[in-house]
Amino acid sequence: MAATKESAKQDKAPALKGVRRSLQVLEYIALNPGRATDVAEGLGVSWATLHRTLSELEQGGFIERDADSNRYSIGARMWFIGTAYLADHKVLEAARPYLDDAAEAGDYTVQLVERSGRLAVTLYSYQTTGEVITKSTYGYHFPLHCGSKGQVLLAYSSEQEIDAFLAGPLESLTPDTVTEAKELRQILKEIKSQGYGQTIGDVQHFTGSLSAPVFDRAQQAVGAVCFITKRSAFRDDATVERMLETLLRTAHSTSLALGWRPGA
Amino acid sequence: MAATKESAKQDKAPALKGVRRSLQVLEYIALNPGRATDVAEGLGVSWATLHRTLSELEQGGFIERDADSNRYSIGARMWFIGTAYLADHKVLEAARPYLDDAAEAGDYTVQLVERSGRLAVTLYSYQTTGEVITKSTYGYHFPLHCGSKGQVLLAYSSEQEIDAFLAGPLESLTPDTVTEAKELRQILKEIKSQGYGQTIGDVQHFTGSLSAPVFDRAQQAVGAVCFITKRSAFRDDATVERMLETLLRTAHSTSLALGWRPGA
DNA sequence: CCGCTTTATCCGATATACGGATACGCTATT
DNA sequence: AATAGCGTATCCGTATATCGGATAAAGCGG
Repeated sequence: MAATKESAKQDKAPALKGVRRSLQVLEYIALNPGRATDVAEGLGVSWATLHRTLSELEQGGFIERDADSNRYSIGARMWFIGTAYLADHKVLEAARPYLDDAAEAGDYTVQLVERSGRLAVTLYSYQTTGEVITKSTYGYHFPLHCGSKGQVLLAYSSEQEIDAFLAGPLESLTPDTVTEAKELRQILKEIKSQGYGQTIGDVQHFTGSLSAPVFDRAQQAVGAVCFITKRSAFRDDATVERMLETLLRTAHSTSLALGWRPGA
Repeated sequence: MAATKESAKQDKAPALKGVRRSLQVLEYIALNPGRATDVAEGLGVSWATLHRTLSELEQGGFIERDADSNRYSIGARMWFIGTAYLADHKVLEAARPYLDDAAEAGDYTVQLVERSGRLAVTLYSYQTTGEVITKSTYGYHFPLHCGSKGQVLLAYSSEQEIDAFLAGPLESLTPDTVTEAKELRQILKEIKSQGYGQTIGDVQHFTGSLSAPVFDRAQQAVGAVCFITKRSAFRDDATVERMLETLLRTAHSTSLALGWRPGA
């Protein structure tokens, strides 16, 4: 079946084809950096076309190619442009002071995440010494069904968004990752009823996390605060209790700062 | 003069026009978010064309538009893609442990920066409580002639890169910013001779910074470590001395970790 | 040394994006 | 309140820039 174009699911309107493709390429490379052929195959684009696109992107500094292996990866200019996103980010701005406080207070990694497509992306991450997260702070994002942060973001999405997400592929990061749609729905329900989420070992074997949603003026969940720490810490109820309290306070304060008021 | 095309300075080869434009638009918006017309004018692109581009970018989530003011800004998806740059960044990876140590040790903001075009972009920033940087950690970058970090990066560039940079416009961020090419060359020379840079109040009135270059295996300066603190701290020689020592050690260790060996 | 995979470049046909012109909507102004 | 003016949205014919098959070159492994 080589490269049949069953992948032509590009929304609706065929406009600005080149632009769309180039951005698809960028995202593809962000997710799996690699050789040109792989990208071409992965996206179902003819080689000649892709080659032109890559050349253009490279000479602009948007992607970089390793001279030896011919492997492509995201370039510095994309980082530069991307960071502009944070420069004026309301939620982050509102949350920062509380996040900083929380980070001071405890022995766990503090993150602020928001949803982008099928992923939970990290906007802020402060890890106390003892480094729990393996990958470089940023640049590592997880699907929504993995980890309490993703699940919280998902739980407070609309029904149809949840359906859409669960209809997609649900990968497994560890043996403990929940990949059953039905089971996930149950988890989401619990999250909404108790106001926070908790998972252990479903992203990395040796860590667990607690997450709580952040709301804006329009009662919309716009992000989540997440505390991550080593698995063993979850054995001690008192510790968990303390973390949870700080977590909820942090999320609550942030929501208030965003103009949210209690009462649905 | 409406929209004469005197701005057609797009490098050399007219290829993948649409793609190039769309990325120019992204970068333009990253630098100055704003209304569609401004972008069109700033880039010298016809309105209709730009409108199409913006629509495409927006519906892909690469830019966001504020419904009320119709102002555009960088979207979450760009942040997502951009962060992929850090995920596998050799210099950052090598530097991180030393940066963390340095951040623990002193009462100043620790940054790792590298050059991208005419700007010094921040890869890592750790600010101790007492927040000295005004803007959100990332998302705020400065031209190379401002601040010790930029100057250090520039100092260790090739002669022709320096020439090229100095030929461009040199804005002034504060009254203390040096914008005279001649004076800057002198500063660069000093930096190279003493191995580090220092500036006070040329980026923000109330802060100063010290920076030192990081080299890789090929004796190439690939970044700079920068310590930033409040202006008053620079009055005390002992403090500065201590900072400087830590700074040089941090940069040195990082260079070693990258395979650099003393001896030019 | 030779095949095989990956990368680079050509070139003509055609669909695609360009941009002038026109229409709409909103805010500021008198 | 009515109007002027600016910013935004959309239309459509034309020219041109882009597509992709094919071919050539370059690496890589056996």
